[in-house]
This record gives sequence, structure tokens and C-alpha cells, in this order.
Amino acid sequence: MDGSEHTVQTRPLQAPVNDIRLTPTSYIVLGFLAAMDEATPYDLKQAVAQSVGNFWSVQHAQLYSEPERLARAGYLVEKREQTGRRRKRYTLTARGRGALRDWLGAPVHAVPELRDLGLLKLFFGADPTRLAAGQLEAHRAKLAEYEALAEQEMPAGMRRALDSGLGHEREFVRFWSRLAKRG
Amino acid sequence: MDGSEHTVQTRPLQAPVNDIRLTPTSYIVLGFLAAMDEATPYDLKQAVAQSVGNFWSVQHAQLYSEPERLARAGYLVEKREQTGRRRKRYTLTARGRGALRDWLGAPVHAVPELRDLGLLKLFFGADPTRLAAGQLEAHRAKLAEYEALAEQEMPAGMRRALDSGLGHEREFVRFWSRLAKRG
DNA sequence: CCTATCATGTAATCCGTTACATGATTAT
DNA sequence: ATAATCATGTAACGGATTACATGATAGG
Repeated sequence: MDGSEHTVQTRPLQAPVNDIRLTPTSYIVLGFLAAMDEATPYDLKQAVAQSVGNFWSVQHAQLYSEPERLARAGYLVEKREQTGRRRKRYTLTARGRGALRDWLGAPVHAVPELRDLGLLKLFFGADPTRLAAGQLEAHRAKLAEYEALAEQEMPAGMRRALDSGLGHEREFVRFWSRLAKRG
Repeated sequence: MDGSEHTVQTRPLQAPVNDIRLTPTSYIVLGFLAAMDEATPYDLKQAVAQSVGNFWSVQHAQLYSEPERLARAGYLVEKREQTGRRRKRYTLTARGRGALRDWLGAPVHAVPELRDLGLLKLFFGADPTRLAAGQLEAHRAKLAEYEALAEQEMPAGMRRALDSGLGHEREFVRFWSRLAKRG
């Protein structure tokens, strides 16, 4: 028995804006702002596209809405330019910096799902040889791109992520090569 | 050619329900229904969880809403049991079967994104050694799970997908092992 | 000049997740 | 019997994608 008859949680319709859920997208924004100190959504878009976007892309529209959301919740401050285009520029607050630090320090106990369309088709019985043709080409191209990227200098974290990407692309090439030959 | 000069597409607010976008989730439903002939959302949930869910999971709520959506659009027929629980049972229509066949036959030119939370943290400067500890454990467990699964018999498509999963988990273990030792 | 393309943003839609519920079964 | 778990579904919310727009800039 529950003394209170109201087991139903009646939350305020307008959840307090300072208590939002932080998603990977949130941390991508926080992470870049920590490195760039100040940025417009377009700056973020550029930064993401050239680096982390290789394994975790973000649509540009989200790089407009997400900073707004983070700013409303106190993780960023937004200042609007008064001249010309009146663009929005964002910077981290102490809260934002803290949230990023906490997240970076927390262990990850989950393993990611591959979510590979090619594998999904394989699973449902698609012809392996036919599939392998397209996939091999695509993965070889991606691998080449990574190998070129790897020539350049880059921050340690990005290098590590890139190394992992190289490993997985090589694995993909191995896998689809095998299928291409003997189904 | 369409004689209409109106380049501006004024679509009806209520998009025709027979013209929906098919997502990977849609094909997962179609794919299982092709194999199972007839199924309830719960059947689908079970089937997904034990197989494809290992690399492409689907929330159970979606296995209720997605078949409804597909049925409205003519890819499935829904019949409600008249007895007892009045569960909904779905079967493929010719349209559904055709859509699945087309999808399976179409090449995939995109490569998937890893979207690995561990990599994301690495990218943003998390401590590699600390991260590696948790990740190694998780990936070793997943690898063991796959190796056990691999002992069993299974359809050819699932076997191929599993092989790929094994390769990637081994790659993860290699990668994080290396980081665990010498950052 | 004209027109692509880049830059910058808003609005609408929708899929996917999370939360909420309740009816059957099984175990204790 | 009662609690726990499985089975079965609906509702609400929100993040992400897609579509829509317009202002600047550079190339021809």
C-alpha cells in the first residue's frame, strides 16, 4: 500500500531549463568550445566536419540548436554580434567546463553497435558478392582518406581516434575482400 | 513529364500514407516478417534481440509503432486476434516483399560511422589508460559472447554478420590493449 | 553583371527513446 | 496468495533530420 494515493509523478510541464540531458552532441559542442575558446555555429560545423565528423557526424542545423539549448541551461554563454551579420558566438561557462571534465573522466562500459547497412543486408540474405563490390570500393576509399589524413600532424586525441578508424577500415576491407572472393 | 507548371511542391498536409520513408528499422521489420511469415510485435522483439540486435538494436516500442506505420502504407497487413489478448499479427504484402527485395538488391555506397563513445572521449582528450581499462573489459566480454554464439548453427546471413562482428571486436580488443599498455 | 557556392540561420517533421500502464504467468 | 517477471501495449517528449530561406562572396 502506498499512503500517498498519488503514485503518478506530476512533473511541471516546463522542465527547468537548467536540467537538460546531455547527449554526445552536447559533448561535441562542449569539447570543441573548450579547445576553441569561442566559436560560432559555423565554426563548429567546420571543426566537426574536418575531424570528429569522420566517425561521429553532426548535422549543421544541430550546431545551431544545440548551443542554444546548452546556453539556456547555463553550460555556455551566448553573445550576439552587434555588427554586420549579428552572428551568435558561444563560450564555455564554468558549468560547461565542469560537465565536460566529468564526462571525460567517466568510464565507458558499453560497446557501440556497428549499425552497418551492408551488414544489415547481409544479415537478411543479400547476395554477398554483389554487396561486397560496392562496400569494398567504399571502404578502400575511406581507408585511403584516413591514411592521407594520418600523414598530417594533429592533437594526440585525434591521432588515437584516427588510429582506431584505420584499424576498423582495414578490418572492413579484409572482411569484404574475403566475401568478394568466396562468398 | 508532368504537365503541371507548378514547380513549387504544395504537398497535402496529410502526406499520403502510402508514401512513407523506409528506415533501417522498417527493413528490419520487413526482413523478419519475410522469414517468419507472420508475427506479433513481441515475436519481432524476441527475434531482434537474439540476432540482429547485436549490431542494430531496436527498442520494443518501435516494434509496435513501426509495423503500424508499415501497415498503413500497405507494406503489411494487420489482423487483430479476436480471442483473449487480441494481439496484433502482421504479415507481408506483395508490396512489402517487393520493397525488401529491392532494398536487398541495392548496393551500399556509404560506410558506417563508428559512433563509439570511447573514441569520442579519446578524441577530446580523455586519459587513454583509464578509458582503456573499462573498454577492454567490455569488448572482451562482447567478444566472448560472440565466440559462444558462433558455436551454434545459424542462417548464412547471420553467420556472415557475426563474422564481421567478431573481426571488429578483435580489433577493438587490439586497439584498447595497446592503449592500456603504452598510452 | 550574373550565378554558383559559401555562410548562416529558422521551421517543420518525424523517428526513436523514455515513461507509463496493465494483463498474464511463473515462482516462492 | 503474493511477488516477481514476462508479455503487450500506448502516450509523451525530444533530439535529429530535412526542408526552407536569405545574405555574402567569389568566379566567369
